[in-house]
Amino acid sequence: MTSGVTLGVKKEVVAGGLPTPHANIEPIVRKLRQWGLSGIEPQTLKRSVAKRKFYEPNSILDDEFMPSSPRLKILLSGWACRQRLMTDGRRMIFSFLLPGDILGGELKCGPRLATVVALTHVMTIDVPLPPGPENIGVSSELANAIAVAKSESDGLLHDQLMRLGRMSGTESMADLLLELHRRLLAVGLAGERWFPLPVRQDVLADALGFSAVHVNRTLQLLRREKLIEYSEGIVSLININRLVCLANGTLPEALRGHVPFVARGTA
Amino acid sequence: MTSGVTLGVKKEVVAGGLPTPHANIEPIVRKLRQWGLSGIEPQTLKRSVAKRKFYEPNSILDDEFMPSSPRLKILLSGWACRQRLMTDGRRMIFSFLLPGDILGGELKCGPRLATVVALTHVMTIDVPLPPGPENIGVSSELANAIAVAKSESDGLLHDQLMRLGRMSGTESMADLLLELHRRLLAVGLAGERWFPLPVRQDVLADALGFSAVHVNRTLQLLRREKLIEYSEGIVSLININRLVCLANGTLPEALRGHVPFVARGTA
DNA sequence: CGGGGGTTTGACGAACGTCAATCGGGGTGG
DNA sequence: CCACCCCGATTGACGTTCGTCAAACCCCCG
Repeated sequence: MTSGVTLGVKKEVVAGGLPTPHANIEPIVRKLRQWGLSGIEPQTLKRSVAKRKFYEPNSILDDEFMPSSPRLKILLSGWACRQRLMTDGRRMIFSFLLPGDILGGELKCGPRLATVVALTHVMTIDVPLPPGPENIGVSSELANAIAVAKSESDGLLHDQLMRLGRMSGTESMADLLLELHRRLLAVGLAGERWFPLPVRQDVLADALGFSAVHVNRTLQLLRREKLIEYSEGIVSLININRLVCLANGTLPEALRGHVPFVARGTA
Repeated sequence: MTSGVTLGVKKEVVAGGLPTPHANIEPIVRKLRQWGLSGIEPQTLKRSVAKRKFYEPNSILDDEFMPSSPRLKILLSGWACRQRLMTDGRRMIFSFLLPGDILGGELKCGPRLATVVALTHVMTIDVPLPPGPENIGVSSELANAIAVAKSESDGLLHDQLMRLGRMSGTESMADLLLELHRRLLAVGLAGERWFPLPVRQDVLADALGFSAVHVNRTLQLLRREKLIEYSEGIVSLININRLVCLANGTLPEALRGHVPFVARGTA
């Protein structure tokens, strides 16, 4: 733990009944300002932050169905995910939701829905949108920001499809780690060469389409190859260049699991 | 071939230089009318249909970058797909685009883009949207229709993620076939128990994350189990109930590939 | 000292990819 | 009409990847 970032660490518990603000939210608020909330919502935002909500790990964030006043739910701290369960218990994580991400726009229709679930302790705010006609048009700057965010989210979904459909296990893992690093770096929650990974390996498994055991082996392969380090919930990217090549499928040498026999001890 | 539907059949060729309208577009136009084009664009739609465009298989449908006038591109006949290529040639098909689907809203940013490619001969129309401020607000009915279509498309993407991430090969195949049947049935291009499948098996492979060989074996497993029939580009759903159960992961018996030894001849 | 949750490891089998040969139908030139 | 060819579907053989089961391990905590 190298900085003040304590995002989702285990000891980060609700104090008694009043949860402690468990993260540095300044970078996120700054990101929101950049969006277009600047010219339109100066202290509305501050008031929203004052009324922020807290969620326990594994709690569902879909608590309001189409509220009367148009509003924007934003993840301020902690990790969440969009997921769906199959009847036999299998879980698929569609995407990770990181601080600064927008939580709106879920489709909650019928049995083929997507649920937003907290993976760590989570803090959110509700920013009421100006009551324009059809909730758009008043602050076109903001509407544009929402559209951009939505489009980025779509791009991430497509990246996820590439991983699941056409990448090998190591490639998928490398790509996902790079995505998380990039997104966390963008909101000031990661360093140039490391980022916090506050989820268990079976959560990564449900995001990558692996089994938990295979997540473990894949991570160890990346460690053995000196591409990453991983301990205490912190991932260090030792060789980002090779990681990027690996994720692109353009690595000269193929990484081999199951080291045949030798190369285990001093030899 | 039991009806007038000739969607994407091989003999369906461009005549000389003037392509022949190669499908019955009435159901699609009717679907468009239901959307809200009824109250707003009575003969604008007809004029658009008159100026319809044709594309060869494997041609790219992304021919205009953010046109000045807001417009809606709609697939009238034929199959297309959204896809992305990796540098080494691997292809992933994100989604199939069937008659009646909207082609807009692609993200064409940087290297992580999605391309729309024709899989068969394709016919499209461009419906100019009323020039409202920010291209919305004028026909909120139509804007709503677009939003609904977008949300359905998102749901399909999530179904695709379930297939790739958490379903077995047979489950994925059954689920995809059911999705295609349902969507084609909705626009009148399929029967209650059959639908046209005018793509090669390697195209299915790129959509399911399989190899072409494995697509073949999976299809044969479904045929051997008397769940479907498949020939001449037509899929017949013999036992829809069991197919649905299979896609849900709630099948009592597990389908076995690689029939051990017996059960090949008369026994 | 015991216990529980999460990680790591090993062993084994099933699912899936790759390579390569074969088949089958439609088109084409002789 | 027939030999030839090309493309796509099919099949077999074989190796790799990945899931499953189960045990060991590790750390923190009571």
